[in-house]
Parts: sequence; C-alpha cells; structure tokens
Amino acid sequence: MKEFIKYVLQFGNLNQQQIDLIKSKAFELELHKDDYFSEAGKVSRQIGFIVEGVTRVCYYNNKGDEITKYFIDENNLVVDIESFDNEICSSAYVQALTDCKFICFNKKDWQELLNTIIGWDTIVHKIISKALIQKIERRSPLVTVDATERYLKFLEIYPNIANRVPLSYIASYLGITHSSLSRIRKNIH
Amino acid sequence: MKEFIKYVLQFGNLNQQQIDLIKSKAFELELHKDDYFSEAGKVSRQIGFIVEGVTRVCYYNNKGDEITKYFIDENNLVVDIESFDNEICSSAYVQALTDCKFICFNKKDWQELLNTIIGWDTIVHKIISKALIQKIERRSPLVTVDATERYLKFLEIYPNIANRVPLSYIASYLGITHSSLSRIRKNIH
DNA sequence: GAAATCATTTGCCATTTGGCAAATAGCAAA
DNA sequence: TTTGCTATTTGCCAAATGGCAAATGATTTC
Repeated sequence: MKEFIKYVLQFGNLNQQQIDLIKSKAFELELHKDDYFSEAGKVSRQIGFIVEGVTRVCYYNNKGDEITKYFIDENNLVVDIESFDNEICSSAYVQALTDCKFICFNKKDWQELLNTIIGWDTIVHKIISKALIQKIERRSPLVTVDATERYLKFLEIYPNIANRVPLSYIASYLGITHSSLSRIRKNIH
Repeated sequence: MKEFIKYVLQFGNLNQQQIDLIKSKAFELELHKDDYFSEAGKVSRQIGFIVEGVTRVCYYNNKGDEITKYFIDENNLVVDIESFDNEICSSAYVQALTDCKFICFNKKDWQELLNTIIGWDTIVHKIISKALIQKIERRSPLVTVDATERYLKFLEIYPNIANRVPLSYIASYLGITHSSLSRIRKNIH
C-alpha cells in the first residue's frame, strides 16, 4: 500500500485524510501465474496497481495468433481504460505472467473517490495520460526497426522482464517468430 | 469554427455563454504545405484543431532517417501534449503535408478556459485520452504484421490520406522502404 | 524418478524485404 | 517548352526472416 500512495503522490498532493479515504477503499488482490486480471469480451470494473509481479495485455488476431501487446510490471497501474471508463467489453486480456499482488479498487469506489476528493481527478488524469503516452513511445519505435533492434529496445524498456517471461511472449510482442528471437538472442550473446 | 464546436460537444455539454467564451479565445491559423506547426527542440505552446488539410508527426532516428510517426487530418486536435503540458522541448515535428487551416489556442488562453469553464477540463481530458488510445490502436498492430498487411491497415485507418501524401512518408510510417511500398502497391493493384 | 508436457534451440529451405542504382514519371520554375 | 528537381517504379542481388520439423532442455505431474 505504501508503494501505491508513494506512486500517487508523484502526480499531486493529498492530505492525510484524503490518503486514508483512498486506503479505505483499496483491497488486495493476488493472482497466480496465468490467471486473468480482466478478460476480452467482459466489461472491466477493476483498476489495479501492481505491487509485485509481471502482467501482459494480449489479444487474438484474425488468424487466431495470440499477440502480446505490452507488458506491465511493478509500480504501474493496470486497467483496460476504455472498458473501465465506457462500460464496454474489453478487446484484450490482462494476464498475470508470474504470481502477482495488486492494490485494487472496484469501479464504484473509484468513482466515489473521484467525486469526493478534490484534485483526485486531476491526479488520475495525469497518471492515465502518462501511461498512455508511455505505451505509444514504447510501441511505436518498434515499427520502424529490424528484429534485432526491436529486441534491444525491448531490453532497454523492460530491463527487469526479459528473464521473467517466456521467450514466445516476447517474440509476439516484437512481432517476430520465437525461432527468430532465439537466434537473435544467440547472436547478441 | 462550427466544426470545432461540434467536435467538442461530442465529449460533453456546454452552454452558449461557455461556447462564446471558447470562441473568443480561438484564432485561425493557416500553414502552407511543408510548414511546421511545431518543432522538435522547442516548447510547443499552441493547440490546434485541423479544419482542413493533412499533417504528420515526424522525428529523426539515431541514423538520421526521418520517421513519420503518425498522420493527422481534418477534425482532429493537433498538439504535442507532453511539450504543451509540461513545458518541455518537443521530440518531434508537426508538419503540414498540404496547405492547412487550423482553429488555434495559445497555452495561456487555453489554461484560462480550463480555469473558467466548469467541465471544460473533463471534456479536454476525454478528447486527449481518446486521441492517445487511438494512436496506440493504430500504431500497435503494425508491429506484428507483414509489409502488405501494414499498408492495407494504413488504407483502412487513413482512407482519405493515401492519395494526398508522398509515398515515402507512408513508407516511413509503415517502417518499410519506399521501393518495397511501391511494389506492394503494384501487387494489390 | 519416470513420463508427459511445454519451452527453446537448431537446421533446412522458401519467401520477404532491404540496399543500391538506373529508368521513368511528375511537377515546377525559368 | 525546356530544364532541373524530386518522386516513384523497377531490376538485381544480398540479407533477414518465416515456416516447418526435429532435437534438446526444462518443468510439472503422477
């Protein structure tokens, strides 16, 4: 919980009373490896902060291949924002890739906080915007470089993830086959 | 100006007085083909709405190649949001690819509107979030498909742009060479 | 511990894409 | 119209990557 409050306070100020109110609405969630935090086809009504573990967002393309869209690890928010905000079905799965611990809020409580705490909405908007921009800045450069450079960029962006998740997920994140990624790994020894 | 107000009202309600206030702060901006709306290395203090024309966001990678990151055309907001919000230097250029007309606000007036008009901040946040999500949803799928599919996706996403901008910009957007794109175009006749 | 399952590496070959250069087309200024 | 500049197309070949299958390695289950 400490981590979450520290994270939030980077984006704006809150007094102790406000912090306590936020804490009172939070609950802990633990997921095992391979469990889903939220699922495609369902409306996501939870927002989570990863205290421990690695997750990914993935979907199935029109050929049925499973595509990893991005990874999310410790000290980041996890939410399918389109589904959460607009009460529409998710188009992707959010899956734990290791055993995970989250600080979690359900939508009703989250909205109550937004209505109650002055300035909370601004903080939330900043957090969400920053996360969205980060997603773009991480994903976009991959389009224009070759497979080896993609992997090197991946290592830069996610230095703590490469050893914690299966090669095939990284390959699908990078848009290359697992065989190719295996060879690339060998080449950069 | 009509178009801009119509666009804004999709995201929330405003009364006539509020609309008039917004209008009073807006100014028209015209750019010629190849002019810059904002430039890398400078702080961007303008936010614009494209009434007519096509723009692109581009940058130079570490090899010095010019990369088109995305295209933006009519009825969309144009702003380097990181630079605008945080007063930091832009990392990219926003360039007119055709002669363009914008409805424009400078930062000072924009912030005054945010402070004055109840609910304007919510509308703005919705607009920005939607635009950021759209950018991710457009760019991310390109990573995982081959060159031909990338071009087909481009045609889907930007049906009105393919004929209005040079092939080489589209190629750099898709992360393929202009020669390859030329061949791809021939193959899908 | 053995068997079964899943992940990763490797080999072989086909296909795609890139790099380079030349040819052609399109456009704009004089 | 001519000239010059830039964009696009095309050819040729090399390099990168994919598809498939087999081998190896790692992990889980009984």
